[in-house]
Amino acid sequence: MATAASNHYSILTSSASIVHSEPGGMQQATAYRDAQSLLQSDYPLQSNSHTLSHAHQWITALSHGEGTPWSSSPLGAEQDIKPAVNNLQHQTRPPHLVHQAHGNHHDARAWRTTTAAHIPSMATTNGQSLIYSQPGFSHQHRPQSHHDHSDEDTPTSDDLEQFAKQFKQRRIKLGFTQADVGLALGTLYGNVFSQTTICRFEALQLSFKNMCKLKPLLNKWLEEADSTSGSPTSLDKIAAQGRKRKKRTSIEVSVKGALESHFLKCPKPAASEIISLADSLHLEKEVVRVWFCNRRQKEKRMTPPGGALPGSEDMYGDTPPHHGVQTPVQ
DNA sequence: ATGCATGAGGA
DNA sequence: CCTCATGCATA
Repeated sequence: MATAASNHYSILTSSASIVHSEPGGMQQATAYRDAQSLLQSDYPLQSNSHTLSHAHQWITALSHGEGTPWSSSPLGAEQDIKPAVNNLQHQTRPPHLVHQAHGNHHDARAWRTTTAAHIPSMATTNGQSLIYSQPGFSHQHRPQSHHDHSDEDTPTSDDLEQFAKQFKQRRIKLGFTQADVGLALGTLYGNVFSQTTICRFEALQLSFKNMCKLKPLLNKWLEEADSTSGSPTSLDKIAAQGRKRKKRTSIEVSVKGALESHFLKCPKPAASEIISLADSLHLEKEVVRVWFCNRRQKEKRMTPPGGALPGSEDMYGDTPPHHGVQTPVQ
C-alpha cells in the first residue's frame, strides 16, 4: 500500500519546483500532488479540491481503510465513535499506548483567524533579536566560543535568525516546498519532519533549543540539495501512517478571549481550576488543559506570533519608533 | 501559517 | 500534570 506513495514522492521532488516565487515572502507555495485523497469516506468537507487554485497541502497517504474513530462530519453530526484505534506513528515509538477517545465535540464552528488578541510583547530589551524577554530565553546559551569554527557550538539567536532566512530563500530557489524538505531529511538522516516543523523553523517559531537541534540537519540538507540539484536522488520514504486523531476542536473567539484573560492571570491553573473553567466555558477539561499547555509553549517561542498585532500595545501613537522586529509575517 | 492534539519523558 | 518536540487538519 505504501508503494503508490513512494512513487509520488519521487515525482514530486523533481516537479515541485516552479510553482513558487519569492515575492518577498508571501507564503509557502505548496505544490500539490495528490495522494489518493479519498480512500475512504474521510475528509468530509475537504478533499474536493475546491476552488483553491493553489495551496492545499497534499494529503499524506492514508493507508488501509478503516473506521474513523474520531470524525465523521465536521458540522455537527458525528457520533460514531469507534475505539478502533490501532495505529502506529511513523516514528520510533512503540505503540504501547492507545489513547482513549471520549467522543466529544460540542458544536462550535465559529472559527476565525482570531490570532490572539494581545501579547505582552515586551519588545526587545536590546533592540537586538526579537526574543521575548522570557525567563528561559535570552541570549542565555552563549557557550564557549573558543575557536572559530563556523558551526559546532550553539548558535546565537541571531545566527538562527539569519540561517532560517537564508534557508528559506535557498529552499525556494531550489524549488522545494517545506514538506519536501521534511521528507528529504527523513531519507537523508532518518528523521522525517512535517511541513509544519519546517515552516516553524523558518519562522523561528520553535524553541531555541529545538532550533539548534534542527539547524545542522537543515544545513546539511541545503548542501545536499544544492549539490544534487539536477541529479536524481534516491527517494524512499516510508509512507505515512494513517493515524486518526481527534477532530480539532474549534474554540469560539469569545471563549478564546476568556481563556486568554485567565491565562494572563494565571498561566498555570490547577486541575481543579481547569475543571471549573472548562465547565463555565462549556469545554472539556482536556481541551482547556491542552489549550493552556499550548499557550505556554507559544510564549516560549523565539518569535511572537504575527510580529506586531494590530491593537497590541504599540503602534497607536504611543510607542516610540524603536524596534528590532525584522520580519513580521513575511 | 497555525490551532489544537499526541506522547515521551520528567518530577 | 507539566514540558517539549512534532504534526494533522485547517484556515
